[in-house]
Amino acid sequence: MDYLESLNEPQREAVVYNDGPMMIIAGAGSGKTRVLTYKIAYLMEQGVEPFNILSLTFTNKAAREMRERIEEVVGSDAKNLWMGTFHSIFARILRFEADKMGYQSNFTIYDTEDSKSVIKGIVKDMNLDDKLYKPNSVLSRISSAKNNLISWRMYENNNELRIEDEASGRHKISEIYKEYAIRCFKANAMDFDDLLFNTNVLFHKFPDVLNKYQDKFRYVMIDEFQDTNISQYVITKKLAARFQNICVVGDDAQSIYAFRGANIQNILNFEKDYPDLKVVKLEQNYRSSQNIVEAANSIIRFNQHQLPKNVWTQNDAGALIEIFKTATDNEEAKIVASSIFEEKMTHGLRNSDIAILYRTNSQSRAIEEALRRTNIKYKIVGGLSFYSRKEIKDMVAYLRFVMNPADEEAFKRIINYPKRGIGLTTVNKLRVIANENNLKIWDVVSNIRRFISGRAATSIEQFADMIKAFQFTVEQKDAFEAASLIAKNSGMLRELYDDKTVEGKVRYENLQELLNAIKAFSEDPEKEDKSLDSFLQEVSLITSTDQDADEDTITLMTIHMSKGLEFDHVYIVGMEENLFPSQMMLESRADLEEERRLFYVAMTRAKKKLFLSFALQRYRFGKLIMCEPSRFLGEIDRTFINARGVVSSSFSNEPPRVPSGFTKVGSNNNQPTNLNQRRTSGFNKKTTQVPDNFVACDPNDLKEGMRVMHVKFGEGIITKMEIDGADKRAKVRFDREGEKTLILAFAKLMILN
DNA sequence: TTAAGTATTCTTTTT
DNA sequence: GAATACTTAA
Repeated sequence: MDYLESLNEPQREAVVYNDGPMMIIAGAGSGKTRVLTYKIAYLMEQGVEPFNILSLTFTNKAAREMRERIEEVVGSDAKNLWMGTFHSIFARILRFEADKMGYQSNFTIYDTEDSKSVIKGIVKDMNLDDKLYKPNSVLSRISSAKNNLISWRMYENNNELRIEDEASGRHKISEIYKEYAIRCFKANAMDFDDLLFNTNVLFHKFPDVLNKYQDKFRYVMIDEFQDTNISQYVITKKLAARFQNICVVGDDAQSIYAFRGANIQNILNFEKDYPDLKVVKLEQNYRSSQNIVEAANSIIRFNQHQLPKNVWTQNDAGALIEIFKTATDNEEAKIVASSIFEEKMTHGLRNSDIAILYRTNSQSRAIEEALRRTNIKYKIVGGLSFYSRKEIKDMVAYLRFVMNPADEEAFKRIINYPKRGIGLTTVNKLRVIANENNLKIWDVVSNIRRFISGRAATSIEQFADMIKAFQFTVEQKDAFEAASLIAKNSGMLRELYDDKTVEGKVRYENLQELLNAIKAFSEDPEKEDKSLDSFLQEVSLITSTDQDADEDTITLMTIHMSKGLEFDHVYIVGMEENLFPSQMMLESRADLEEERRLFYVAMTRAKKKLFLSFALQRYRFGKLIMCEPSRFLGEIDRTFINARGVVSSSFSNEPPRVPSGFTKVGSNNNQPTNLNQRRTSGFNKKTTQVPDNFVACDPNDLKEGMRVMHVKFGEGIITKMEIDGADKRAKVRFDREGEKTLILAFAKLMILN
């Protein structure tokens, strides 16, 4: 237990106190993850069984990393911990108890796109104005109802909500909510919010079930507590009711998810719920320089509501914050890129020490281009994830539908993809028949001859037979074989194969990659359940944060995604009014305070040096608009800002002195020589790691034992050549990625020796 | 039923 | 400026 020695006093206190409710207020960079890790390890060393500990996080990645770190201390027993995101843990419990709720245990999890599509359908069927009832706003209304544990029945009878909806002219929301709930239930599907909402219903309606889990979870830990919503809070409070061993960790200054229902009151009021609460504050920051810590403190003081705390550090003063004022968004990107180049030269930084943070995803485009021109490798975290690509969602829809034919959203995706002559008219006809006979669409489709005849009926019958065959396959074969067969026989593989455009090939490769992922999943010795079903469950809760392609690259991401991470150098771009703080957040004080916390999070990601930049003009919706510097810039205590940067007492709107917009006075303007020297060939934006001299070879030249390079997977050795029908394949053992089977018609391989 | 062309909305953040 | 929705022609 020598790790206790490595902790400071409050940290140690937080680790060893395990007797009753506890709240750890953990300032930015105060070693929160370490404390949580050791706390769990400590519990286990005290003899607590891992399956009696429930630890909830916000991302799968955080959970995985923490489990690994605990494993380093206590060994493989850590595998038995209940550790994961709220959504994944309670999805697991709901599957187990599904029948009690009237669901089947293989229920589908609808993602936001599915949900919106359901709502769109309802608005249409109810003949409502789709300008007024936009899927986004309706869904967020329903979502916040669920997060506040308001069922559709309660919504119907709630005066306050009715008045609100009438005030905005949307008095039908309550009806839509009801219909939405009914349709999801019929489809044997839950959306993200349902996973939490239904857990609450489960615990409420079945005290014996609650009892069981209360007995099981003797210790309950919640990370990022400031981001929990009411629904999550009530679940954990119920679970911890018996043993009262609830430990929450959070920082009110970093609460940035109110927009999706997070309730900062949870943390502010925790003490009221647990009068004998033990509170520990971690205030020493180990991450950032003094200047950064103090500058961040100076802005967060503008917020009214917060728990009193004093974040301090023993670290050196460090460099001052630099501010760049630039003419346009493109100039901003260029200057950031050349600053990075310069900093790398002078400080010998690796790319991975650097991050560029922005408020909105759309800001990444200009920056990407500048980085590409400067030959700086980068990766974008977040944005469109692998699993949200169209081809992947299509394939997943096939799998979903085979496993759960009630899943209407999946049905809509695949019924006419690839094209099989079953258009909208026909599908609508099917829905009418289903409604009239009170059947599910699949009941109609699978017995189509009973309802209609003619050309459409033939296509539908073929489709139904195909799905039935798939269902049979899934029962007979393992997940990978079944999925491969579905990919092939559905016609999807062929469809993508026939698309000879560059994007088409990428899509084909992505599909192959999905199949590989299924294969890896079904061969993973650590997975207890290797069925296709369980793969799908996992996939639906994967987010873009969860992938890791490690290479030495700069990281680009939104500030939201950056929470919990740290980098030596951080650039925060787009420090402009109406962008950051966002236009939509200026309406209320609470919203503005959340934006300020967001800025606080962004600043405290930096360990050594912080750069802020703003542009005077920027493209938005393809139109050039004028911008003013963000009010947040003016809130930073001047003593921490480099006076060489933007000097004047106000961040005025006057045009920059240098036409290029580069106003970082004092640094010699020797631009890096290779800047703008050449454009990297414009194709294939995302694969920045491909060497310039990459040339795909003729597949016929490949032989066993050759060393080759693949665009995505890197270097490897061909272990086997195979011929499968018309397809030539090569098995390649990659140094980094393990063995993969590649179809040579598409895999781009380069022979290395 | 589908493809191609035109109009429109959108961008705040995500489990 | 992109993604989507809607219109029109074949």
